[in-house]
Amino acid sequence: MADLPLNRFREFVDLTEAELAALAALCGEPERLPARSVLHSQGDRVDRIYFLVSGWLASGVAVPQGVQQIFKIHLPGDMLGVPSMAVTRAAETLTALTPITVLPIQMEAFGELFTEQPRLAAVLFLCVQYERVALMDRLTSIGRSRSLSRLAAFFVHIYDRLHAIDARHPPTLDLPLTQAELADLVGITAVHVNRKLQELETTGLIARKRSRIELVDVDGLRRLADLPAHRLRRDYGWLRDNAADRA
Amino acid sequence: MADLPLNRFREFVDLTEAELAALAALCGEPERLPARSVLHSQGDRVDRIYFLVSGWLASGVAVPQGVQQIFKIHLPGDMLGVPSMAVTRAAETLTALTPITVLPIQMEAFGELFTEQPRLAAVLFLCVQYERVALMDRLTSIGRSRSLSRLAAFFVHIYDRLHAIDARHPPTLDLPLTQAELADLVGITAVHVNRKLQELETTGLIARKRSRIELVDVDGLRRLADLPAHRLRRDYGWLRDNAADRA
DNA sequence: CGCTGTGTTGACAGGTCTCAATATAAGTGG
DNA sequence: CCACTTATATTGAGACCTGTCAACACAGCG
Repeated sequence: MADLPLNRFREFVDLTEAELAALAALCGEPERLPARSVLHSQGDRVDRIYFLVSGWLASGVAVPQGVQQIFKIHLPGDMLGVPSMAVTRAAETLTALTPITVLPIQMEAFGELFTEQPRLAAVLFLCVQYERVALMDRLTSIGRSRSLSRLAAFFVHIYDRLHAIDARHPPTLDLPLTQAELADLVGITAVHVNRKLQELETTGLIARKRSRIELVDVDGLRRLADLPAHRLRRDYGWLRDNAADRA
Repeated sequence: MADLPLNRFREFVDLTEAELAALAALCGEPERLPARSVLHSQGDRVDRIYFLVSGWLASGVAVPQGVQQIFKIHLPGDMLGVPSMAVTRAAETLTALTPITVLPIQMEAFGELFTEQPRLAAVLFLCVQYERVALMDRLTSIGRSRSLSRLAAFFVHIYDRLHAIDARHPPTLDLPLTQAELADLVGITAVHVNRKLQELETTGLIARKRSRIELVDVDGLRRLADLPAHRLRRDYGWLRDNAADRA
C-alpha cells in the first residue's frame, strides 16, 4: 500500500503515518479494468467510491444524439464518484479511457473517517473544494471563451496536473482521447475540434503525431487559455490546531 | 438564532439540537450590507466564510472586457466563500444583488467542527458534493445546449430552489439581475439575452413585466432546459452509524 | 482483404457576436 | 416636481464562429 499515489493529499498538507494508514485501510482490494469499461453510469444506485491508482478515466454525462459532456479527466491519485454521494442516483458516468486500477471504498468506511480521523476528513473536504474551483474554471473557459482558447486551456490544465504528479513530465501529452471526446470535453463539435487543432498546429503552439500532442509553446497556450492561476493553501492554522487537539 | 434558514442542511438529514447549536455557535454577529457591495473579490486573501441569512448574491469571476462568468446565484441558507478555503487567494468574487444579511464564520471555528461535530462535518461535506453536482449541471447546460435552453434551465433552477425554501413560492421570479448579468450567467451576450427572452415570451413559456418573470409553462421550460433531475439522498447509513458511535 | 472507427475536408446553414443607434426606465440634484 | 444624467432594455445590419451534413482518407484489426 506504500505505493499509493497520495500526492494529491500531500499537496494540501503533510499527513501523519496514522492518517496514511487510515486512508489505506479504507480501501478494498484493487480492481483492474480494461479501457472502455464503465465504473458506473449516471442513474445507477451506488454505494461506493473509488480511488484511482493507475490509468485515465473520464467523468461525464450523456446528452441526446450521442453527444456527451465530459466534466473531468481523472488521473492517478483522484477520488472517483464522490459527487454522487449526495444524490440517490449517480450524477455522472465514469468511463475508463485506458486500462485502470482502482481501489473501491465503501461509503460506510468513508463515514467512519469523520469520527476517527477528523483532520483527514478536513483535508478531504478541502480536496473537494479544490475540485469545485477546477469546475468553476472549466465553466469560465466554456462559458466565456472561444473554442481555440478552450482547447488550449484543456491542454495546459492536463499538463499542469501531470507535472504536479511528476515534476519531470515533459510537455508532451499522450491523450487516450478521440477528437470526438475532446469535443465533448470543451463543448464543441468533433469536426470543429479537428479544425482548431490544425489551427493550433499551424500557429506553432502544438505539434501532433498520432494521438501524441506536444506543447511546443506552453506559455503561448497558457496566454491563449487565460486561466486563473490558483495556488493551493498549505497554511491551515485551523488544521494544525485540530491535530494539536488530538495529540 | 432560531430563525436561521437551515433548510439547506435539513434537506440532507435531520440535525440534532446539539448540532444546530454548534452551527449557530460558529457564526459571528450578523452583518448587513447594501446591494452591489462586495463580500470579497477574486484574488483577495480571506480568512472567513459566510452564511447567507437573507438576500441574493452572485458568485463569479471577471474576465476581460467587462464581461464576467457568474457561477452561482446564492439564496438564503447558502454558505458563501467555501470553495476559496482551499486556495491562497479567493477564487470568486461575491457581489450582493440585493441588500443582504450574512453571518461570518472564522475558518478556525469551522475547523473545530471536524473534531467536535463529525456528523455535522459529514453533512457539510455532502452539501459541497451537491454544489459540485449543481456545477456539473451548469457545465452541461452551457457546454451542450443552445442559449434558449440555458435561459430556461436557469429559470427552472432558481424556481426549484425557491420552491425548496418555501413550498408555496409562486412560479414567479423577481430577479434582481440585469440582462447583462443574465448573460454572464449563461455565457452569452446581453443583446442575445434580450432576443431570447422575447422568444421565450412569444412562445408563451414566460411572461415579463419589469424585472418580474412569470414562468407561465414550467413543464415546457423544464423540457426545454432538459436538466437531469437529481434527488438528494437521505438514507445515509453511514451517517446514522456515526451518530450512534457518539451517542 | 474488407471491416470499422477515427481523422480530414468542403459547402452551406444557423447561431451568436459586434457595433452601432434608439427607447425606456431609474436615479440624482436642483 | 422637473430637468438632467445614467443605467438598462430594445432594435437592426452585418460579420464571425460554430454546427450540420456528407464525402473521403487513413489506420487498426479481424
